[in-house]
Amino acid sequence: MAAYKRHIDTDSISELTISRLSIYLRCVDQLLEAGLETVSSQELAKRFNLNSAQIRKDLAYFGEFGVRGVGYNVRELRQYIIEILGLDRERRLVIVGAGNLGLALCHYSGFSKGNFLVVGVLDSDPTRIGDATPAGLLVEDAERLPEIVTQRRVDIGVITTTPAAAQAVCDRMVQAGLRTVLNFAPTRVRAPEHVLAKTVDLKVHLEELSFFLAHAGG
Amino acid sequence: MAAYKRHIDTDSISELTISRLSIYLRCVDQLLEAGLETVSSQELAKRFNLNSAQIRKDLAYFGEFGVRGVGYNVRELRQYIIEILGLDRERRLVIVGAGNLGLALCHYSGFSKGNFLVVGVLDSDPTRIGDATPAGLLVEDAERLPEIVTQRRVDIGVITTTPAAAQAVCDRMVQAGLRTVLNFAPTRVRAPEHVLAKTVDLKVHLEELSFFLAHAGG
DNA sequence: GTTTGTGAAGGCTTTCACAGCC
DNA sequence: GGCTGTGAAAGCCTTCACAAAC
Repeated sequence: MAAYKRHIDTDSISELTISRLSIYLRCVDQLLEAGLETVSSQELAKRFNLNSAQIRKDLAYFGEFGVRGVGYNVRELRQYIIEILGLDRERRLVIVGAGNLGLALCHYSGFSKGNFLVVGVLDSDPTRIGDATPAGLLVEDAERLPEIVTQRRVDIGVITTTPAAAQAVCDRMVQAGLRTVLNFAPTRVRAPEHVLAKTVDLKVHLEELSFFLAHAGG
Repeated sequence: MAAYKRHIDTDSISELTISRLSIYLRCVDQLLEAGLETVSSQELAKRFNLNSAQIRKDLAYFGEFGVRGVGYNVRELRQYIIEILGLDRERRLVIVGAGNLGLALCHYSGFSKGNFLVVGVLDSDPTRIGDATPAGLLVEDAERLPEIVTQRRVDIGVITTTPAAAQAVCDRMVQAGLRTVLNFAPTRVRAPEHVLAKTVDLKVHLEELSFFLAHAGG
């Protein structure tokens, strides 16, 4: 019988498991579109180039969602993953840094669909404040971060400033009460232990490909 | 004495090491700006929240760049990392998928500075072909991928299409002779063994933060 | 018969700790 | 004195393989 685990101890679960749950969600979405009702871990693995034992283990941290001899109900599994990841509630983002990347993300569907919602785009450059973003928001003064976080009930801060400004922006986000920060500036940012700050450096992936081109047989 | 290793066996070096080299490059850039001449692995670690033994080990795969009792020369170290990652040569990109993300990336500085150069933005949607991109390129017909790859000596293919189209685009990139592919569509793509195809799903990071918000004490 | 959930094994990565060198 | 480069140890993650369940 399918059942959630009583309690989820976040510390005992690897970040790798969490990021794979996101991947599984994409896979399950595709299976749903294809009209499948049930799927075994083995079939999921074969279709999407994954490991079946790992799928089972990742899911088992959170409950018993499968039926032995049968597999997983696709629609149910999707709902379980959504609840585990907390994607059943709205998550409100504020983007600080209205440069190329910031403006792009604010109307990138990944950031503004499926319960993620951009509720503010801020910048400290006076020449940018007041500009209309492609998504129909106006760029606001970064000084107003604290009030905006409170009034618009922001959950996640997104940093798309220069690397030089990133740490100060992160500090002010923490100060304003945000507990999660996603940093796209190419520099590490530090945050107190109760805050989760992740850095995503898009250039790292390009540089990995460059390494491959430079050294793998040609 | 600083010296490169004779031969780099790509298979024996972890992808994690390579991506950390990119991180080290960002750190070293900051140290250079700050005017430091020499840095020890310990100081690097302290400043940027890294592990000093790991830094030494990562670098040691590629040669002996440090001086015992002193540390690393910052300017030299930067140059070594650049050469290891193959960033001393121009890398030409073609972006397929002229939607929000594709257009954003083509004028995102991370993708168009420091020897990376976007030489084409393609789409299969006739209503988009001929549009001007923010970077001054025109959107071209995705059918022309093979000739563009050859004529403009493209090194890296970037996929910013819908997930449904991603695999077909990847296949055509491989067919056209590309050996490295960076996929931003939220779906796995498969490629032959001699091709390195990396998928970067930006939403995964948001969903990780959502998990943290849902389960870490609040 | 099939497939899940899971202990045990194997493999990989990080960290420690120190010899060797400056 | 200090720091690098590196074998050994510790820790973590993945994969195997099978009992339990359907």
